[in-house]
Amino acid sequence: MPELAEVEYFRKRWDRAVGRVVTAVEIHPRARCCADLPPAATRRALVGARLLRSEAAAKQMAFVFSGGAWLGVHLGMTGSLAELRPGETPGRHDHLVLRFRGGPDVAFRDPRMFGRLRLHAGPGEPAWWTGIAPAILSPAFRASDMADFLRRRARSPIKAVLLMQERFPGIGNWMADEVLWRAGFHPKAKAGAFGPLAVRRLRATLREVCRDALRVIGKDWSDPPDSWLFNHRWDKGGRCPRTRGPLSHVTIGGRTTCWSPRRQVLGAERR
DNA sequence: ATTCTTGTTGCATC
DNA sequence: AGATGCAACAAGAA
Repeated sequence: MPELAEVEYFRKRWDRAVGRVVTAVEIHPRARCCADLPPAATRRALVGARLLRSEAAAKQMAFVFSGGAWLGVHLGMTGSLAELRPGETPGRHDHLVLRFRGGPDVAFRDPRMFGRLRLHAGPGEPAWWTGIAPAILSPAFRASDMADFLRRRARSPIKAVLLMQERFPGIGNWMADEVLWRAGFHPKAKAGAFGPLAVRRLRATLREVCRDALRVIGKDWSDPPDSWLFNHRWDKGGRCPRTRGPLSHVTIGGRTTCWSPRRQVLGAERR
């Protein structure tokens, strides 16, 4: 599930613990997602430490503790962060539980275990955090860098390229489709075919979708309005909210892609 | 029963 | 060498 805005939503679910001190750390040691979370070292770093702040970037989160410990969270496909009710027993998919003095108890939950937790206990900031590409909503996300990237991936369909985290941090399957639909580009358009005008349009639409998603989904998971493709993409017989025409589905780069043939025409990218 | 999945990685192939 | 495509990971939902 989690893309940029969902990650921001889940980050806030643990925020009630900011300022509190960890009293216990429970790790499910055989879960794949905990492979980079050595139980003894994690306890040493976190128990007795205070949660100072949290950040979200791309599809990742960092929880920063006093004493210099960082807990990195990647939600994968089905991961989530939850707060346990007082006295609630963790479920079978709660692979990490943090208990704080005076509450709350919070859990990392992930049935499919595609997510990943990691610990940084040294000085400074971990490379897995500082190495994340510039956020799409930051000024450092420049059109020229984007154009270079598209040129280097010239023969790939634009849909597959938008999913590459090294340049489009936080974009996932539904956001990529939403961007291409709003901008009017065919998902199979070759990345190398994008002209200067199209690159600018793509960049502006990327930023618009990130802003909208953070405002609506990142806030409290409010239902997106029906004017978005989002609400129609999985409906059987769903129709394009702008053209009222039918929506099509096709697999690109191994991912289900939803698009509106009346709106997204090959060739529009050449400008 | 079968097929699907909003993510990422590693490997084979071009 | 770098780009591209695909299976694998695992569990639950439709």
